[in-house]
Amino acid sequence: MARKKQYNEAEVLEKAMFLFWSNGYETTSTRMLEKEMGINQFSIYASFGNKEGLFVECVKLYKQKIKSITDILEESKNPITGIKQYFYDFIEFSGKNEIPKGCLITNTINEFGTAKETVITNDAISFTQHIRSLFYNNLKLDVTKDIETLNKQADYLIVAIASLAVSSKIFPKELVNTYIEHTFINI
Amino acid sequence: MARKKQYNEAEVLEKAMFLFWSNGYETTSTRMLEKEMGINQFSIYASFGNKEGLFVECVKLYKQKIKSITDILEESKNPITGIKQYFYDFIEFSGKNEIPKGCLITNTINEFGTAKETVITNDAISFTQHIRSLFYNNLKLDVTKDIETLNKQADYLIVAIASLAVSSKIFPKELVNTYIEHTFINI
DNA sequence: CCCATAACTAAGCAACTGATTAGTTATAAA
DNA sequence: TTTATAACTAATCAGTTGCTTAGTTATGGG
Repeated sequence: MARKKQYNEAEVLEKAMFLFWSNGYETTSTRMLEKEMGINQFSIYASFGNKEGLFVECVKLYKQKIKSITDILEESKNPITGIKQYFYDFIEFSGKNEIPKGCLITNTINEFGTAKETVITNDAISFTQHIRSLFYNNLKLDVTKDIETLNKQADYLIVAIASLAVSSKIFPKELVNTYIEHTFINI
Repeated sequence: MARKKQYNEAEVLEKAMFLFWSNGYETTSTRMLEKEMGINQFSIYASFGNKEGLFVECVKLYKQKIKSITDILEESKNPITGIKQYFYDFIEFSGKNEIPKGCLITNTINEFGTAKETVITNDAISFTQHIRSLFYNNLKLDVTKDIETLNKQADYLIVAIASLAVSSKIFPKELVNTYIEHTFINI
């Protein structure tokens, strides 16, 4: 009946995701997206509605990508070392093959702030809570810990990783490694 | 000979600083600055050259403001607790009487990234190094520590505070406190 | 009082933003 | 082949950005 799409939505979405991840939401203009995705603005709006809609899809894709790392954590039977591995894997993931970009989720929370409540930030915050629960469950593998300790340590670790996610892009790798090693001394 | 300035440069600069601190560099438009500073754009450009020039002056003012906290750290004869106090004072300072704004310096490094080298980021990074040296000197008050330990701990603490400076604005106060308490368990 | 001079106001500049439009082209069912 | 329809292109929308300019107003030494 009609013409076929000349582009693959999944492909162009991935390109958009990397652009948002590198530059943040506001800094990434629709013209930059056009160029990077290799399609006309009209096509972007036809496929994703608007800039925010495109970004929401990018965050979904990001979560999928990071799932391989969280899966390892979820399946780990090794308390603490599982979380430590997550820290290292995450840092590796955040700067793969290029300049560290931090974490798309925490970058976003940081860019918008918590005051400005949007679909984007609410989604991002709930993802952070999800990671915290994975930490909690991993820590619980050590049956000698009471609930209060588990909560305190989970709180500590989620602040540590969320903070590091943002700051890892501005510090050299050795410094980040020193930080991670020290973080797990007393857990 | 000529007309007198109708505004006080120090006063309007302080207002600009709070605006940049709350919103970041890019998000703060010259129209917002006009409104907040209560003067015409022409006057802003007459006094500070351009937007970047104004921002540089704001960062200078910020450093002056934060000096009262770093002074306490510098004068402290108490290893570790002096630094811990700095953490708490800094968090207090970053969210005084209002929504936490983080740290103007680390916010800036974060917004611009390290790749984009400007007067602003270089200045900000050297300030971070300055704080690290204050940490180092405080840790050194404990004469039993060797140089390697001092460096590792100073590295750990500078990443911790720089990270926390950014993330403190997105986490509730109790969580931040939990993080700080845990940070100093093994120092 | 006069007037050179600097401080002011408001309008405007080109470049960019997210988003839309009118017009053209390719596709596949009839 | 015809034709309805969706996918495409490029121009354009109004609004905003950092910054400048032309024109007006206040000041204080002569």
